[in-house]
Amino acid sequence: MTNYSILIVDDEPDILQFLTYNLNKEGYKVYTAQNGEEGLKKTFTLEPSLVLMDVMMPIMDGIETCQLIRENKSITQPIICFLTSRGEDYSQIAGFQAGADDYVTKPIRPRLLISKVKSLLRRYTTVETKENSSSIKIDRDRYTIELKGKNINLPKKEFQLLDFLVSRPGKVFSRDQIMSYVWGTETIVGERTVDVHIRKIREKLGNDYIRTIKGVGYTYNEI
Amino acid sequence: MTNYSILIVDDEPDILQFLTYNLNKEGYKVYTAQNGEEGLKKTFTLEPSLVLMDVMMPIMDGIETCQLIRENKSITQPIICFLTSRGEDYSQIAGFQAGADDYVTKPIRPRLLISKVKSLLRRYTTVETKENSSSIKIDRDRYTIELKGKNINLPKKEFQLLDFLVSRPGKVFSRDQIMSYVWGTETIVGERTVDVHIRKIREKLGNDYIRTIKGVGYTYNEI
DNA sequence: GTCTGAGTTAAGAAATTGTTATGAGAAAGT
DNA sequence: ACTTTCTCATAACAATTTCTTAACTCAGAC
Repeated sequence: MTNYSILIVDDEPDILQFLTYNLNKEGYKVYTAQNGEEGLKKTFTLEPSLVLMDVMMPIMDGIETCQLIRENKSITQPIICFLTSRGEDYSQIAGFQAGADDYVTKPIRPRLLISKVKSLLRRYTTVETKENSSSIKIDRDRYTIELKGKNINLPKKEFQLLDFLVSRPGKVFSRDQIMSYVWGTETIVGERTVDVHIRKIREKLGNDYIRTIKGVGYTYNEI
Repeated sequence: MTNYSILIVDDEPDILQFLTYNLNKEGYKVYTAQNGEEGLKKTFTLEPSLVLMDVMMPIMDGIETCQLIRENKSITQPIICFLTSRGEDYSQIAGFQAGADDYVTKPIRPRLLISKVKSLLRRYTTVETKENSSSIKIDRDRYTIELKGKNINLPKKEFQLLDFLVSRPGKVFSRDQIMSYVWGTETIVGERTVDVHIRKIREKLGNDYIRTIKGVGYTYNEI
């Protein structure tokens, strides 16, 4: 299903096993480590998409491990999510400063964790293009788009629309489909509204990315 | 790895060697001085991030050295941590009055010292910017901010808010996230309150540092 | 030429954020 | 204990950005 890999770092074998089981069930490839040092090594060699890490650990704590991961510029930076005990206020502060992306508080509820993991992994969509190395990268966390290394800011509606098209490059979406995704089925907007937004997106990205299929709809172009 | 430098000031060569060895092993750049006078000179010329200093020393004791370091406004102030013998209660009080940040009691346990050093160095966040040399430095101990060499005083709420944003430059934080960090999840404040604080911070720092992402939140700008 | 669907533009509405003033309350100074 | 100063939250209003609509233009099909 997915080809995301997750590294879990915790000193309690029970938790490792529990999380491994639950995340495996969802189709993720799971690696484990029992302390910060081991976690650091495995992050560098396995380059997981996501690191779930306990804050309190022997040998090297989560905060430090996180800092060292962030300092290594030669790997693809994973998303880092801490496992903290409720009330560990300080760890949350230090955690963000160390470069963490999010937190889950123990005790861990499987359903909640999985939905958080999913949303964390969903944050970026990168569409690589075939020949040249121009790729588009969508960051749902910041509502920004990175195109050929440049960052482009899009207003919300334009962002959602582009995000929808990019979700299936090459697939043609009708205006109705676009409208029901971006505006929902409740609110109804005029016919030309979609066109205007398409125009504004083209204005910012260039004309080559969204192609019109007459009488059908629009598609994100695989250049 | 890290580029922190530490100056150790002690009149006992054994201790200097012992501490140098242990801190070197952790990747810190270590300098040494054998008395207060030498320590003061080296602090001014080397501008270390952290000064570990014995209280009892010939020629010039730690307290006096510390005061003189704190009086020199033209250097980047180091973190100062005293090494005291157990039971020297008086020197701790005097040390804090002189401007020390922390103390470690002898005999020194290496692991404990290292974790203390790490946590002391973690208190400061320096965000270096890319091209020009304008950097922001946040001192959580004194609630001050150093920007382009100028020191700026911020009230508590403004400080916490800026500190939060700076913790992940470029990351966009929603008003909800900001509120739960600065005000906690208990107290609820109006929607516009965050905006007003942002305005006040901009008033003091300039408009270029905090960027608004409409419909999403605010971010500390990597200039 | 006419028709149809899409592109374009501008203008006003709606949503969101910026700014200022005010008073309550906390902190600091005397 | 008193006054003064600073901080903070809020409301009201201004400014800005974003969204939607309508009217008009353009291109290709018939």
